Formats: sequence, structure tokens, C-alpha cells
Amino acid sequence: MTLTLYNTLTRRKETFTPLEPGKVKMYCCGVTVYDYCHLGHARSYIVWDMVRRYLLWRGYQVRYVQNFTDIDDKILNKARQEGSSMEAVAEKYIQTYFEDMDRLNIMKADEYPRATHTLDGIKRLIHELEHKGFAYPAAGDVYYTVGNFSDYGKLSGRNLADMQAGASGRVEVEDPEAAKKKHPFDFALWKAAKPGEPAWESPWGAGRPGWHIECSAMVRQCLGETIDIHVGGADLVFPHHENEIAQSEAVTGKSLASYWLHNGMVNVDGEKMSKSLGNFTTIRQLLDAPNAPEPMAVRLFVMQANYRKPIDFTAEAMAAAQNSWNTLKEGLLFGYEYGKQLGWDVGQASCLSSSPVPSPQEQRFQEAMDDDFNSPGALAVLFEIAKELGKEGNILVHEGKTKTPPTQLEAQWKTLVSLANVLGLSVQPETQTNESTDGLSDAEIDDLIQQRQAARKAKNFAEGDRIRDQLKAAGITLIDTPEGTRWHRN
RNA sequence: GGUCAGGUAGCCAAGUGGUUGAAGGCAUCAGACUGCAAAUCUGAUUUUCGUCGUGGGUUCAAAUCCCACUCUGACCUCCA
Repeated sequence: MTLTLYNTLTRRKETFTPLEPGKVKMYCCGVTVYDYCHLGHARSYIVWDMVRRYLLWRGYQVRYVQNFTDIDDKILNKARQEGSSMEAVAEKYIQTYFEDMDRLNIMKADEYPRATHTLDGIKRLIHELEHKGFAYPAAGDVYYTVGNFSDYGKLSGRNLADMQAGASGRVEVEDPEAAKKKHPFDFALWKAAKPGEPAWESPWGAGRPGWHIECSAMVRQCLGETIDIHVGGADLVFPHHENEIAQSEAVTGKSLASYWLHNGMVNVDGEKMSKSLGNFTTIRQLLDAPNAPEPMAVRLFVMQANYRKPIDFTAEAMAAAQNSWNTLKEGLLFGYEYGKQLGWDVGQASCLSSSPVPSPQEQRFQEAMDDDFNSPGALAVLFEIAKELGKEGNILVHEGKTKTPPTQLEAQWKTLVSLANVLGLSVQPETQTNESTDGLSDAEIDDLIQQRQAARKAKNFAEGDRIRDQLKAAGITLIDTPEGTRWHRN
């Protein structure tokens, strides 16, 4: 089986062939750190985390690099608002980025380059561009000469003439840079320092780098002149990624990346979630709200759709994803709950590895994921196993034993856990049982259940139901079975 | 206006010519179970004509290929 992926550059699915067998160099455009991440960011990084994990599972050695843009007007504005500095604002939101991503179980990148740490590489690149005739200085700024790069527009499928025609019909915004540019689509590589703003010395005078140049410099510095996979949000295709190509390829004469992958946007009421529209929900707002979905439900929400298609964020959809996760979670917890009873050595989930011979489920999983990361198809396999284990678990609870051989259940469970892990979906069995929520201890709950049982035995159902309601209000759900009452925290 | 991506059953979402009489999830309803519930299980909402945005066409055969139309979103400005 071969892995195929949809390449924005060619607008079709292609077989994946790394530059170097068995190794993948992957670069992801990260965030500009001036605010908390919202669900659009969450989707993007969940998707690329999934891709990375899948490549690892497929046996590739993956080097994954993701940047932080820590020089930017929006960061400066924020700093002014808060009476703070650009560094302080950037540092704060880099930390909150990590906090949010940790909760979503997103693996750490191998390297996190920052614009402020890449100035030498940026200046060198601009210098080379200037030397090769792709850049020109203008009153302290330096601009890229779009017209000199013949491939300009190859990624986004546009040409300069069309864009100018289109732009003419749009409202012209007062742009102080416009007067300095030779061509309206030329873009800034270096911006002259403004009074009171952070600036770095350069051959063109004090100033700071433009946005696009940092990624070109970082890719080159961290991964080399050509990488395998370059990823980011679909809104970055133009102009950001187009400009990256223009910058890097003009200098190296080699293609920047073999494959360009882009994730679809998160929509709210049919419109893209974005800062400017004000229709965004931050990751922490969502996860910290009352009745918040679990982080894994958010992952599931994202992965239940194809990564390239837009998804509509609604409270209903999120609630549905939480319910879906509950189903999956039950299957994932099966081994922790019943493994001992079935006589198998559970060991540590992290040590689980799939058996050398792929099971039919693993094959179907791989088939789906090999097809441009068809995570909805892959999840169908997980749900089938989880449902089956859930059923078996129910039988075990009610009858104390099952007809299915324990070794078979063990294999099923291990398959489920390992495949779920490929999608970054995992459960923490310890915290499932030892949560000390809302003051009620396990003993107190057991005691209340005893009281309820006594009341029911005495046909005092009003009292029995009262206790049930009381526990429900405290977030405890009771499950009555012929053998007794089980309970769990919601 | 230009470029690109899509419109699948109550909702989300796979499926890109016959084994799909549409995977999987969610939801709702009914039955079993229960003192009543919850959880769970079974079935239905999706089985013969007419289901896959609409209308044509190709084919022995189409959700799946072709043409036209229509609707939606993204990008063309910072944006994951």
C-alpha cells in the first residue's frame, strides 16, 4: 500500500515519495503570538499532529519544525495596549500556546524557531535575493520583485495579470508602502524602523523583517533547501506560501517543498472563524466552560471531517463529538477495567505495540489513512472495535464472564489503543477513577448508594430516587445492574 | 470580477463506475430490561419503484464519468 496525499501545488493526490527514503522533513507555519489560540488554530495543529503521528506509525523518521512569529504589528499593538513590550507579549502567548496544545495532546515539534532568533538567516536571504536581482531597497524598506520570478502564482494557481484585474474592482486601501513598490504585488522583505519600535541593524538600515521571509529563512536553517512536506492553513496559500516559494526558490534554484498540504477552515454559521469577524472561541474558553467538552472530543470533532474541508463549529456539533468520544473512550478503557478480570497483563498503555502481522482492522485503518489522511474512514474502524469491546464489557458486568476468548479481546483492545494513539486519542485510566470532584469522596458515594439500595429494598422509592438525583446533581451517574450498582463521574 | 474547493439520508460524514439495496458517528422514536429511570441490547427513521444540489448525456450498469445550471465557502488585505 502506498501513501497518497493531496498536493496543493499540483491540485491532485500524489504518491508520497520522500527525498530521502524513510525520512520526512516537515515544516508547519505556526502562530503569530499576540493572543490566545482559537479553534481554527486548534484544528490546524490537531490535523498536522495527526499527519505527523501517522507518518511515524508508517515507519518514517519525521523531523517536524514549527515556527513562532514573534515580530509583528499585531504583537506591537498588543504591547502598546498593555503597556508591555513585544518580547513580553510574545513570551506570554508562546507559553499559552504550549499549554493549550498540551491539553489537546499535540506532540512537541522538534524545533520551534522564532523570527527574533533567525535574523542572521533572514538578512542573509535578503542579501542573496538582492544580489540575484529579486529585491530592491526603497527608502529603508526592501521589496521582493514579484515580476522577476517566473513561477510566481504556481502554488495558488493565479497570475499577476488576473490578480491585477481582480484588484481593480476592489476598494483601494490607503497603503503607505504602495508608493515605494515598483509593482503592487511586490512585498516587503525588510521594513524600515519606525520610532519607538523594536529594530535590528542591517545593511539596509535599522528595521525588522517582513512576515514571509522568516519562514523561508527558518526552513532553510532548520531543514535545508528542499523539504518533503510544507503545511499550514488554507488561508496561507496566498500570499504567504506563494511568497515563501518565490523567496526560497529564487535563491536556491531548487523547489522549496515537494508537497504542500493545507487544512480547511473552521467556520461559524457558515463563515470562517477569525479575529477580524470576532466570531472566534479560544481553546481555553471552550475547554474551561461549564459542561466543556473533553480535549479528546475536540480532537475527534476535528478528525471526523476530512482535513481539507471546512467544518462548521456549533455547540451541537461539539456535544455530538463529546458523545462520540464517550463511546470510543469506553472501548479504550476496556483493558484497564476488565483486563485484570480477564487474566491478562495490562502493563503500560504506552508500551503497547501493534502485533507484527497487521490485523484486518489495522489494514483498513491504514488503507483509509493512506488515502490522503482519510481520518473519518479510519475512525470508523476504531468505532467498530470500541463498540464491540463496549458490548463485551457490558456482558462482563452483567454475567461476570464472556464467551469471547480473553486473548482475542486483548488483541482487539491493543489494536484499538494503538490505532487511537496514531490519531492522538488517548485516555488516562488513573485520572478516570481518582478524580476528587465536587467534594464527594468514593467512600461517601458508596455510602449513599448503600442507603439508596436499602430504601429501594424497603420499597421507599421516593427516598431512593432522591439519593439518585442528589448524586446526579453532584455529577455522579449510577448504573444499576442485576449484580448491584456501579457508578461513574461524568 | 478572477482562482480554487465543495453540495450525500433528521444532523455530521465516508464512499469516485457493478460485492454501496450509501461505512462510521450523533440524534430521535419503539420494544426488551427496570419499581420508574439511567446504562445496555434489538429494531426503526435509510430495503424492491424515485434517495446522493438541479437538468440533460455516456454506459449493460453512475452518488461515482461528461456537459450545462444552481447554491455555499475559501483566497485575491493580516489570518491556522
